[in-house]
Amino acid sequence: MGGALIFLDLSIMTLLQLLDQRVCAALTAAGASQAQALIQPASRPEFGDYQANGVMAAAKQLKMAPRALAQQVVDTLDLAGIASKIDIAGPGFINITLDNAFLAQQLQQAAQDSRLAVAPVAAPQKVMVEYSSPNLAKEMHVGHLRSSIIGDALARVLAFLGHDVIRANHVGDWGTQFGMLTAYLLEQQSASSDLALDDLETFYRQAKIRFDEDEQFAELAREYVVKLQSGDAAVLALWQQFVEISLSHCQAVYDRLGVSLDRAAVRGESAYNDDLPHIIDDLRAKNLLVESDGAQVVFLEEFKNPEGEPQAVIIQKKDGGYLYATTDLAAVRYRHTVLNLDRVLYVVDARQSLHFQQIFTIAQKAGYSANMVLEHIGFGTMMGEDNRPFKTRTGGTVKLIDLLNEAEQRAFELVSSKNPELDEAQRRRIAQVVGIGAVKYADLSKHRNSDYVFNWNTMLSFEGNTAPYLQYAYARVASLFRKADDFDTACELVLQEPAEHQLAVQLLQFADVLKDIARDGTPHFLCQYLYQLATLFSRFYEACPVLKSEGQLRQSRLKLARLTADTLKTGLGLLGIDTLESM
RNA sequence: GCGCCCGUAGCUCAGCUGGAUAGAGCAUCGGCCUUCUAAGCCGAGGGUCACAGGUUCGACUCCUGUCGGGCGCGCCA
Repeated sequence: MGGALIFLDLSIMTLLQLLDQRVCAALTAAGASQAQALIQPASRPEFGDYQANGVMAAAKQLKMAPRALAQQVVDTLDLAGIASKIDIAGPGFINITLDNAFLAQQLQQAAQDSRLAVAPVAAPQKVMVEYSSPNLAKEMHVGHLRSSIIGDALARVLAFLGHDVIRANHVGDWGTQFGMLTAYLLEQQSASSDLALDDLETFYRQAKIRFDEDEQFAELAREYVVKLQSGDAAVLALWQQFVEISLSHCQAVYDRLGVSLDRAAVRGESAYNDDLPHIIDDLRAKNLLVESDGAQVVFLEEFKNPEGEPQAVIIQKKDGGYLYATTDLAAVRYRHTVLNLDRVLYVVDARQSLHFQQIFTIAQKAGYSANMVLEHIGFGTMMGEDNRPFKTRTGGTVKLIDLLNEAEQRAFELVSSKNPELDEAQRRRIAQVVGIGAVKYADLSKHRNSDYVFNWNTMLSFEGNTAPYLQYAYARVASLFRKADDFDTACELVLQEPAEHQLAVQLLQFADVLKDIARDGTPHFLCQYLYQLATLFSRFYEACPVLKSEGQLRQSRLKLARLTADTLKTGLGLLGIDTLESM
């Protein structure tokens, strides 16, 4: 019995893993060694906390009556000190109710652990998350929002789980438009209008106008493209200057948004320039590259073009120029051979799905990725309330910074109407956290695959599955600790009421949720989890007096509150969303 | 033409390698504030899971087909 505690330690395995291990052992003992336990949280409260669904399939394999096998499994199932009740139900479900003393013991550990008893992964991976990746020629717009937010949440979750995470901002800092922009920059500087780059959008538009209306300027622009590519020092300096300014615009947006990208994460397309000719040579040497209509292409049998023939992926244009397929291949090779990554997540619009399938296929054939796992984490389009892609009223693209300003302004008006007695600075601070949180949470709480409808009123509501609701829930819990000056963090936990039991189980499921997110790249699991946690806390809070209780019960309930607050704060933090101690 | 994604309550969305009576929120209706933040909680109504077949103990989930919507498919990224 002495070693039993070690195996009950959730800082080594998660709740699900623990139950899975035990049920699998019992299945093996019953003669079904190949069977899966198929443990999952109970689908209904009356079924307990967890259910094992694996018996039915196992019984079929063994040609046994499912309930008879279930009985055998239950007879040998060792959940001593873990479960208080094990039932067989329906055709052969095994329902498990966790023991309150066990739950209390596990929560005790979580309470003493800054990681909330989430065990670091046994085998940490070197994982790159490529996200945001704006084009530096223009200012960031709403099209960059989803990638930035989803990618950041995934990077945070993976890092929290103990992986070695490398954030990659694969910015568009190369291409023909930079010839035009640098030419225009020089023209502006010689005209000494040094404010020109304050507004990149306007700058780009005006450069384009010059390009279209003035053949001499257009000629200069084309000349600059060539000079850029040939490494002309003067033009490169101008280009560098432009890139710096554009990046500082991006950084301002990241800081406002709370996206954990910085200059260290930036490795733009230009970084792969020198390698592109080598990619061409290498693909040719490997007999993957052929010439077609003057261009260098890789034909892939795996994909068909509209004529039903193998799809051609152009690696080099007939004018000798390279495409983003070339750059992406160079990046794959770099990430494998130089960075030696285990896994790369590309958080990029779902419409680029075919592109990535092609890149991954070519990379595999060329030996650029080897065992490195490449995953396209696609996401749908952000829609306006008319169910069309999100645009301004006049049909233009919405600048990201303008969207964030509006979010904070709307949140400020909301907070001011609900809480007029607070001074303006406080209301501004709350509005900042709530406004930005609302925008991010609205995005993260939907499955990334689907297009989602952007709606100010829904996301800023304090009701339902929203950031404001969760932030408020956190503030409510936090308020308890301003009033309870006697909270003893070393106190014992006692779980009596059903609401306490439910809350305890939910708290202990945190690690399993994070694991699922890391596997599937789906931050909305965390949103669902946190919303459920907040709901269960509210029920607990209604049913179980905290400050009005006395002695050990009061201390125990404060501790549950503490754990809830810490989990909410940590969870929201992993989504890149801030909390406030009071609102 | 081919490929990818999608179709679940009036609306916005979940539904985890197939599992029990398909779940939330909003909206609607009805309760609960001399009691720890009512920015809350509890309850009710609301569904042929686009449609038709198939696989099996069991299908929203897997397979085939149909309809409807979005996106992509050689020199932009």
